[in-house]
Amino acid sequence: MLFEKYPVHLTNSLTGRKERLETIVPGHLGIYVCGPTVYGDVHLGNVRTFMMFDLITRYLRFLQYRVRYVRNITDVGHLVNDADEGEDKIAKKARAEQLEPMEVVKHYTEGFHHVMRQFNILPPSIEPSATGHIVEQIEIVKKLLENGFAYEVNGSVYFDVTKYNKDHNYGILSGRVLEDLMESGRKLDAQDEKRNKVDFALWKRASAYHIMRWPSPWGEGFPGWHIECTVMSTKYLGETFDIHGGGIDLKFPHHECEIAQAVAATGKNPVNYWIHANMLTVNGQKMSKSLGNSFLPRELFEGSHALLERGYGPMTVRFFMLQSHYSSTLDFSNEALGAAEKGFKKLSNAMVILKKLQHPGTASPDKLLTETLTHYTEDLYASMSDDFNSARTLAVLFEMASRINDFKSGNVSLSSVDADTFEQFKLSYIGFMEDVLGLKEEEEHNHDLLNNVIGVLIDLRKKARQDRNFPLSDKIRDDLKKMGVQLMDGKEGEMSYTID
RNA sequence: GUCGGCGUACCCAAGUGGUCUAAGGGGUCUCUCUGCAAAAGAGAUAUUCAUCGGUUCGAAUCCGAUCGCUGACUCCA
Repeated sequence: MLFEKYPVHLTNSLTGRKERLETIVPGHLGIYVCGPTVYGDVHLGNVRTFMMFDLITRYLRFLQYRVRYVRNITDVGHLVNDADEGEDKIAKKARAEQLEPMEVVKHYTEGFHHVMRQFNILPPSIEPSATGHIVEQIEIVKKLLENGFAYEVNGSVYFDVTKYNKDHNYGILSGRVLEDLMESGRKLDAQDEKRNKVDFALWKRASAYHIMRWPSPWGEGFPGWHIECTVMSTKYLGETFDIHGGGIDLKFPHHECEIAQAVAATGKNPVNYWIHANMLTVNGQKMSKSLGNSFLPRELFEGSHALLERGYGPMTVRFFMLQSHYSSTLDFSNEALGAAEKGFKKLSNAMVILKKLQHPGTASPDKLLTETLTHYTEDLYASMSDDFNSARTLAVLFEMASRINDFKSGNVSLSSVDADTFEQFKLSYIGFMEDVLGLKEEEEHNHDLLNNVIGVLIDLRKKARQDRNFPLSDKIRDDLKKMGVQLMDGKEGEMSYTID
């Protein structure tokens, strides 16, 4: 198995160390990632997180792990800020737009899926929704009450953090110290039902105007913010599972609370490895809806956002994001996107060339070149197995692309390596590009009609060149270039072209 | 205030104790190929890793201080 040959080492947020990945069931791997809240469009920052976990699961599968990837849809439950006390986001949006809550949920869920497809982010194995697991959520709240880690007040149930912290460590993930949390920040106001301000809601009583509501042993209400992830992760992956991921901004309080709930309910540590993806920033500041600096994917493709000089394709953006490590912040800029576009094109062109290259069969192998080509494969695995270092992986692919171009131009003959070495090289390049990094050719305007029309122009130009009518041949090339079609003359008079 | 992260060439960015006289991409410059372009190839572009001290035989990498930026603590990917 490949995962034995190339063991993965990953940075575990729980310990702060890079650790060797050992799964609970050999060869199988369970991973849970906090999904989107579907009350609005996903922006590019959200996309980054899902793309990074797409990268991670793609690679784990490439290593032949049997992966169960669970990513939820949050369609209820996140409380908004104090000004909108107790009203949940879905319900609020629904009233504002005069829609049924589930109508809002469906609309934005479909939008989310559409965006995921555009970026070539594969769907998870299971995509459970919070509203589909109300029963399980009620069950775990009951369990927490039984175990004495929760208390009921006026139809709402809260988690007793102070009590939990007596025998456990609330702060194990985030490094928070309970005493500090108790002292700082907002004071408990008079009408607050919580015993301590650090306590969090497991179940909230629905007020009269609240649309999304379910019956429970404590009256009509809706689940608290953190409980859905605890329920859905453990339901599908077990009480202890391998990897839990999410954006770094969820580390506290969300993930910390998940751990507390799970430990309090089952007595078991729920997750072996925590992975947190870092933020996408704009001019050094976190991209977020509330800061008003977020781009929608559509605005990015169209270049219709004020901060964008022009549009960029989804694969360019994917390449751009893969060029930095998931644990680093990534700053968005037009300049970086432009550079990414060119870099991606280089890799993409090399892949097109490579797919067409045929080994002649016979060879007089060059020892050094053979070693070099063989080593690339090792480098690719080593890079990805080292904490999913896609930036390093891309660096290797760029070197491979240079070799591919050498073969194409004839600088280096294909017969200087034997057929097996070349096939391995080919498989590695294509495998890591397409299967691991998820980079495919940018959606070309591959209309037969367009291609045929260009073909006619190419024939005309060829004739003009044969007649040494260069003004005409250059005019054809320049005019096409203005429309985004770049013609390239080959050595033997063969033609190729790219369409922007 | 409490708990974190980051600072590497003109830009993006990997590297976190010796293989670093620091990968890769973009840019710029020179050359090759070419009718000319484009693409591709060859070479050049950081004696240096925010600053200052310290540990070490050895530091971009560890420790301390300083400066700058930034995240969480409130909904957030």
